[in-house]
Amino acid sequence: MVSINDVSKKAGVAKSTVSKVLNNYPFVSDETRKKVEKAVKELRYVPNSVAVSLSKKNFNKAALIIGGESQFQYAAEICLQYLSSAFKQSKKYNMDVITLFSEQFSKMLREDIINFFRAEHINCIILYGYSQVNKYLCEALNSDGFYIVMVDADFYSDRVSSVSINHKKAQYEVAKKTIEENDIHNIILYLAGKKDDNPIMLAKLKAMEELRKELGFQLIVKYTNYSEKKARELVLKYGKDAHIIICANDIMAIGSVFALTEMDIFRPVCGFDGILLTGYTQVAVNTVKQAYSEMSIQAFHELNRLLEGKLGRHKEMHYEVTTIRYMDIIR
Amino acid sequence: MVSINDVSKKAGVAKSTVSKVLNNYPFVSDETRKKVEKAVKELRYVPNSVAVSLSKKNFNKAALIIGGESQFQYAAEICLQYLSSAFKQSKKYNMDVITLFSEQFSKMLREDIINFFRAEHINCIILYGYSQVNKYLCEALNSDGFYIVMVDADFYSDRVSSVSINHKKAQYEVAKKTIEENDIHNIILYLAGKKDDNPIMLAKLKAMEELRKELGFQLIVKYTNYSEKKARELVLKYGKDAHIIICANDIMAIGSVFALTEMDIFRPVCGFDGILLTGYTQVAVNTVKQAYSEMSIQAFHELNRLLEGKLGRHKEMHYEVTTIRYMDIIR
DNA sequence: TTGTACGCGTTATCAA
DNA sequence: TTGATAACGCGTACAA
Repeated sequence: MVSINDVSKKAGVAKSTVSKVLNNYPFVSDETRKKVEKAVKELRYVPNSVAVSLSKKNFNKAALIIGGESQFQYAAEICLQYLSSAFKQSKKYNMDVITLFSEQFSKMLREDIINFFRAEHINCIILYGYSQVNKYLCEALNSDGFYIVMVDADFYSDRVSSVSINHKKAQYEVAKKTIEENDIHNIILYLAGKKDDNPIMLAKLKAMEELRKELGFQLIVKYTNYSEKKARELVLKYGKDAHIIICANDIMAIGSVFALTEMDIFRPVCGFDGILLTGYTQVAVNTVKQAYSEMSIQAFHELNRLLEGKLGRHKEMHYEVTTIRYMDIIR
Repeated sequence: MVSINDVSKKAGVAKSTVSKVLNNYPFVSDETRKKVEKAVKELRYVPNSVAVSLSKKNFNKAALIIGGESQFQYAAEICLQYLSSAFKQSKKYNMDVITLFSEQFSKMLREDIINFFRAEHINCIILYGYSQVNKYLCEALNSDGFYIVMVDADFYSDRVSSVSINHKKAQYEVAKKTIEENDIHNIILYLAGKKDDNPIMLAKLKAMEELRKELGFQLIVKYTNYSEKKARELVLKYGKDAHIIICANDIMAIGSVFALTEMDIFRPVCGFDGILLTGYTQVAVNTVKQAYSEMSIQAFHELNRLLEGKLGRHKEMHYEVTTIRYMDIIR
């Protein structure tokens, strides 16, 4: 391994001088700079990042935590978009990252979780899919001195930022579009997520409530735990009496479409998230397409703001109300 | 940050003694050991991995390279299984990893690629989906002194190991099962991958050829670049005249099923890989289920063998011929 | 059995 | 403008 010593020898200068050239210090003569650059090039020298970290006392390490059940088909697609962006950003910001899945914490207590992060020397967290993350993990994260960015949440404090779309607005728009595209809409079945105080779920519900007041239909709300199977069962049971089915995410929309197919009836269905899997229903489904890659990029940006000492904030991302069709998504 | 010095002070011993206790050296008295352990516990001391790496001159860094077009739905599922296992293993073996997608190298030349790895100080490579990786990348990897494990390939040399199932045997079995489940099978359409010298593709083709000799049907082979769209087109064109459609991977099987649905005819279809997406065709599809997580685990095992100085080898993994149904895969 | 001293590759301070 | 030297946190040969 070629080190800074080799370079300094070859260039005939002190290693501290080499370091200065490499780190763009001022007050280096053009002549020495050139000598050093030549040696660097010839030896193909690249600084050892481990030594740099130690010297700079730069021990930042971020955990990318994926919430929810990543092993399921629909989640994989979103995860991978989050992650592939995140990996690129981690290089850009020269930050060590490890990737974790929130399932791994499901059997751990608060204390265990804190110790785990301490043992890994993690001081930064990017939490993808906050609503899916378990309670103990959230507690642990809030307790200690982490810098946290939550993706798909809308909450901030001194050392916590968040990144998400405006769920309420998006839910309103995609539902309205779906309703307006169809004439009959006296009864609307809305498949919500888990019945708890999750702010995102509440925001979407509020959007539906506003829409109901505005357009005057009958709104039937059912909770599903974001389960495809549960959505399927609910549609088999209540789908016939509804004119439109609106779902809080795409996977429930998919379950709904297949249930309708099985019942041999048609109802317009709309989803939320914009995953490609929706195309495999072979039915055009309205949905809200989120820019997952860009959200991940933004998350790193926010993390670096926090590390620079700036206070946490919420960043709203753009989205697109669109329709997914099988023929558009295959290649 | 609490360092080894803090521990040594608190325990009233030299820091080298602390190090010895932590690294399980012999010849440490029970008394000092206990003193040290107490201090470690009270201070919640955890060794700084950066300093450890520097001190041990342990600069191993592995690149996990995902071949193929990861942004597509079907690939995401496989990728994520590979990766989630890999991340766990990387912690177990205490190895730094970065995750890359082979697309990123598509516009780089051999020299650029080598420089890239050098700049990242990467000396180990785990290559997922070798057949999908571009030529320049393979050349670059072979040229330099990397330790390489290829997942889903069957090739080894001194510093290269590989991990895969027996593709030929698996293709033979799943095809035979599908054929035997159905009476009429005079004409069989086989959708192969890309027409090149990819060994896996050839192995599968050979399996089909053997089966043809054994059972005596007419085998029509078409090449698809593993494209769902292309499979769809081929089935629209040739599907009517075939009695069974056998595909070299699941995504082509999916394209085939939807094409058949559109033509309003039924033909048994079998795939390969065992991805859940297949369930969304709403048709029971025979396929070969691969243990992606375990393959990733094995890959790390092989990598460590190489790092220990052992020679490369091929490791055959198990698989399962199975049927995927929608109701089994949803939750 | 324990402690001293040095090296790992780099950056930063300060004297020259 | 440059160079010597002390950190950074840890492991380890070698001396005690």
